[in-house]
Amino acid sequence: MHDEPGALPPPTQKGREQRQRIVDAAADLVFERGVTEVSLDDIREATGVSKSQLYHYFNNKSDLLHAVIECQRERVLGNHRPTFQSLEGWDDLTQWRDMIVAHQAARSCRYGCPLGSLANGLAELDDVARNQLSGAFSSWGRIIAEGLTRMVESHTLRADADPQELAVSVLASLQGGLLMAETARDTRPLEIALDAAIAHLKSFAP
Amino acid sequence: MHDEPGALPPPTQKGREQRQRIVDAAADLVFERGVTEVSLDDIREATGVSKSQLYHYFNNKSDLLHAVIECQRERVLGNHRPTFQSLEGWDDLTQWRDMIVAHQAARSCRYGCPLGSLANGLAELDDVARNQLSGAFSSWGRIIAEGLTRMVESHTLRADADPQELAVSVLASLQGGLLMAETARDTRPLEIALDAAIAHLKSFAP
DNA sequence: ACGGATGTGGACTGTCAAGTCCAGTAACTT
DNA sequence: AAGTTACTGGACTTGACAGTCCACATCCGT
Repeated sequence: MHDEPGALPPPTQKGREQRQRIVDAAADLVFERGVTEVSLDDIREATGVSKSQLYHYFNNKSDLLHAVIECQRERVLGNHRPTFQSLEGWDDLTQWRDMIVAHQAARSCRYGCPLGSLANGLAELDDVARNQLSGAFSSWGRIIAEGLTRMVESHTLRADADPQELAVSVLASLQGGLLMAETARDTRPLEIALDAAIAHLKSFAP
Repeated sequence: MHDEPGALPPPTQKGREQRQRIVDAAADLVFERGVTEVSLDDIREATGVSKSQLYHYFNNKSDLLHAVIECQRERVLGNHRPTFQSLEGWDDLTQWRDMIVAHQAARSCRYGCPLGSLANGLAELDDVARNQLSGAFSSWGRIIAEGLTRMVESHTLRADADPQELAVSVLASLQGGLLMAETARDTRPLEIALDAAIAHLKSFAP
């Protein structure tokens, strides 16, 4: 078991593509089944790749999981960035809410937040992963906060609204709502949580 | 592997105590290390009990986990019931918030919500457990809602406040806040989430 | 005090997982 | 085309874990 800082740097073009294919498949599996329920053999089978390739591209399982986290971070931030980069008014937020609810409904409320479940599964187990996830949540919060800052600047929100704090509260409601929706197999708790979060934002309308 | 409805009914006094001791220890271990990271041998060692005793009291591991869920449900509801059964005004809620924050701070933000992490770890893995946890969240919500109902009756909250929905939003904020605090090892997100939840309640003050 | 029911100890089995190893094949370079 | 490097296959090792088995102890009624 090596312990080099991170994984090996990606060597050739083809190598980099292969590596990415592995990470993508692993991310899907981990998302659907939970971090602790996915074996390297599962990943090997899903990608049609052999055991030694996994160890060619990653030092060990943790190392691969760290890549998976990075991958999910990109996916999630990529999904939410557009909304908040062009955030103008309340309608955009409502649409965002509806998008999330529809997305969960489409999968019958199975699976929660990719980052949330990773956080729950790894926080007490892998400190590197925990820090990565903490960073991911921070970035996510920052993206939301930037949108809210724009709303402050356009006087859709009062100047005494603190975009950073509000962003955290929105994110917490989202995470909690997703978890409860997953558990109940019903989007209702998610809807309620997001509506409450948006109502709280609206209390800072001028 | 038997599949009888639940576990065997508790036979003698001593037996019941032994069983309870096992469940308690298992609940602690599962809480500290995560559902998927606790083996029956760990539980055996922690209780000084032998393997066959575990199978004497429980049909299999899932069965024991279901007992653990029930145990955590009792613990958590037991912790929160007093607050909401005697809920009078805003001060009680603030105290409740402070209690939770202090509790997490005392353990350096390690571990999240016992029920929340069980839900996250088992929702996609064990449908019986998922239903149990869904029920636990419902009960928890009901307890909160009863407190809020009393606040409506005493005109601390307006009559158009929906205690059930508000309870769910509070619970979601709590769950999300706990998860983010655990991940960041910082109570700040939890504080923000709970403050936002209470602020949202206050928006229903007359 | 004795005999069955109830409870208990710990060795044992089968399965599956992470991680290792090395021989083989493609690809690139000159 | 030869030789070096980059990549690939899959058998193998080691350990852990859920679940089984059976011999032994302890309790209880009578």
